[in-house]
Amino acid sequence: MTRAQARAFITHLAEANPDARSELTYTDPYTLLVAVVLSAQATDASVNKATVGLFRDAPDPAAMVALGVDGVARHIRTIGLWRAKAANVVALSAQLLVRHDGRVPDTREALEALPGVGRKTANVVLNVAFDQSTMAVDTHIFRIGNRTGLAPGSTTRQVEDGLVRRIPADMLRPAHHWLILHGRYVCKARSPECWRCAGREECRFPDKRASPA
DNA sequence: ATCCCGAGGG
DNA sequence: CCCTCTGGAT
Repeated sequence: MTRAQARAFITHLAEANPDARSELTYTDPYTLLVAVVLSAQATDASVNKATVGLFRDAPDPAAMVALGVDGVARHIRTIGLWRAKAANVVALSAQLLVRHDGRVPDTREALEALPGVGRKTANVVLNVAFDQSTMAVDTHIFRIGNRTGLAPGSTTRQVEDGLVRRIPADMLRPAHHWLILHGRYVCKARSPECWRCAGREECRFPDKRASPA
């Protein structure tokens, strides 16, 4: 995909989904951070379900530390990797208290220094909670970038760099949400619905289909 | 069987 | 680059 084609594709996604941000379950720094940490290798539905009870018991870092690893674990056993995630959420909350006055930092370096927080999570928090023009490459965006040729690459870093080069700067931040929704509902991992995709013509995905199976 | 809005470590 | 952690959904 050329840069002009990328702009057309992204513009179409924006028009198809003008209110993409409303799809987000959490947009404030702390609950968003915790929710994204929990979302690694888990479906968003399972995370959203588990976090209802978790945030009712522990809506802030101090309450989360008080709840403890076992307390957190009880809430998130319905999602995968719960052992490591429970420890990370408590440790991360403790670090917010001692190093950041109980608040979520708004720099990439500080975020990535937190346990369980990597590049993708840091970028989501910066993009959504702090309104910065970062591009978080999750599994959906990685897949879209590679299939369409919008940002081909074998690593998330390459895809991220490709997106930054091809997507106009003023579209970068909201494009994050449009792309994720496109990946969830159209450019799906299992059975992509290519006949609904605006990038169908320029896409180089070998199995693209022109009509429902 | 395969995948999911990854991170950390080898 | 590779692997492991892990349960639920399809």
